[in-house]
Amino acid sequence: MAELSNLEQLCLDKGLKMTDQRRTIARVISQASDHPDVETVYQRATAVDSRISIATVYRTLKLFEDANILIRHDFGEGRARYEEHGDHHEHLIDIESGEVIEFHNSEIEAMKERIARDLGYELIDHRLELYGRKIRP
Amino acid sequence: MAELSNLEQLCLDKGLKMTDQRRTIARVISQASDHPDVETVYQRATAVDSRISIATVYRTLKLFEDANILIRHDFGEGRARYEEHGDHHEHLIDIESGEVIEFHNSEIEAMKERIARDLGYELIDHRLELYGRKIRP
DNA sequence: GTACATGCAAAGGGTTTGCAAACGG
DNA sequence: CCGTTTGCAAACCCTTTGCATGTAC
Repeated sequence: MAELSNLEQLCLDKGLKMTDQRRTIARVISQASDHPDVETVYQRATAVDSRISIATVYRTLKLFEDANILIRHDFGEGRARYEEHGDHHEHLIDIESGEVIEFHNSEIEAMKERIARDLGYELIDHRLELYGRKIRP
Repeated sequence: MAELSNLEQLCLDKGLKMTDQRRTIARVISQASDHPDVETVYQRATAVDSRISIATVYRTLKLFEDANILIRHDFGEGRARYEEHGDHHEHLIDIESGEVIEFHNSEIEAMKERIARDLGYELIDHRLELYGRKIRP
């Protein structure tokens, strides 16, 4: 039945030791279309396999993040959220529902690079988040 | 001698009760050109008046933030930083020194508004931070 | 086998809070 | 005076860690 999720394949490619816990966590993230926080990942993982502790979730997410398999976000809620490392995009956070909308804008991408360079810096990372309220017609 | 700092004047304008602690914290922030974190504000404040507790610093900074006198930043370091609420600008953080460079770019400002609107949202707030490494010639 | 991964519970860092005492307007 | 503010210490939340046990390769 279960074929390998993208993340599982990536872990194998990187030579990470694949435990049941890591497999489960990888699948949970692979199947998530939202940007779950650690507690949510933990709940979804334990629903599949109860032999997973929150400490392992923290350790595994960090491992995956360091392996460039995941991206950790801090949307200012006091806890981290994760998503699979895919195409680069930015986020608009619905301040009423917490929903996260992804978008991409290449003009802004280019501009960020230029601004950093003009200030004498090499752009290593950046963060662009919009916080908005849905306009009801 | 001491004339009122901008912040002190603002507090009075807003009808906030002015205690010695609040006055001191207001001056510390007014005089800061960096973006101090809570601990730093606390140290600078107690250097002026030792009768100030860290709890009061937290409470006062939050009070000022709610009164729109201060802006709280979360640069992903796990602790908040504050600055006086002045002209709007963005930040470039030197990932090696922690130094914060301010900049403003009206093209990006306009673009953020437009992106949110195109997604069906009213832009309430946003966050744009660049993280870079100084280019040494 | 052996180095690495895990669970548990305790510790950690930043921040908030309950309470009695002190204080501002 | 009376409601607000403060200091203190304990509580909180999210996250990390020490240690003995279990496991992948």
